[in-house]
Amino acid sequence: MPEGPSIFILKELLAPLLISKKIKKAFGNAKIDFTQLIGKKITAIRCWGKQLLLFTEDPVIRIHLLMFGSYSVDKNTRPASSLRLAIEVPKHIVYFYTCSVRLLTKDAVLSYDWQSDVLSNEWNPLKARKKLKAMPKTMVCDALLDQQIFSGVGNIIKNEVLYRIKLHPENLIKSIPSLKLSSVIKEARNYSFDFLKWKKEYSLKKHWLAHTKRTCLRCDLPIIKKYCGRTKRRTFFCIGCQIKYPR
DNA sequence: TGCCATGTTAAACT
DNA sequence: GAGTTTAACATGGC
Repeated sequence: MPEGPSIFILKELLAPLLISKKIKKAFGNAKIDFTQLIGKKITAIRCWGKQLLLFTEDPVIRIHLLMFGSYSVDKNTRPASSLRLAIEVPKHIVYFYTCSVRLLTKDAVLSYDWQSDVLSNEWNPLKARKKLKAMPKTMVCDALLDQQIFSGVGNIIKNEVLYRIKLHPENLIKSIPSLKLSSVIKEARNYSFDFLKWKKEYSLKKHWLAHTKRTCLRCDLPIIKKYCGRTKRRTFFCIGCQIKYPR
């Protein structure tokens, strides 16, 4: 479920149901003070990478679906033990399951670096480049998962981006030629929008070229599966066409 | 049935 | 104190 584009879709789903509505009830087993939410008007809904942010005057509700989180509108579809937060407003109730829920101050949330969100209008590729240059010894597979640089990019996007631009996941940032590094940054955003489009069409998996694949469509060699980098996340790549530069 | 995975955090180590 | 490793969380698909 939860890479950045999936949360973007969730934001679009919830915005018309919740914005400008007053919270009538809030309950669940999240470790938060539910009483703080009662009577508060939801003023805006935003996402920052994989975080869904429901704004009231204060606090802001931060929901992160982690690996297994889910949600439901108007129907409580899961056992109470997995219900972290339910928010009831006039006419609608939204349920969030097996997720991380925290209440943050509006100031804390507004101080996020909104220019690092790959789906945002404020996305700033030059800033991403500067952050990358500051970590020369980091592998590109780890850098792509760094939410402070590419907020919203997850493991699928990582694998697909590297395959598309023909770059080996274990390249160190300092070893990647300038033009290729530009491709990393550009494709992180570009693929995220493709992910968003295909997710909306329920056709995401169909478009995977490397993730979970066994054979390279370009050179017919086997796709390698390896737990790469500091993050040791599942990485699929072709050693035939994804370039490894000398360290 | 058991294993694995679109993620993050914090504790426990070296 | 730093950097690294492990555990915890917990659901659904194969």
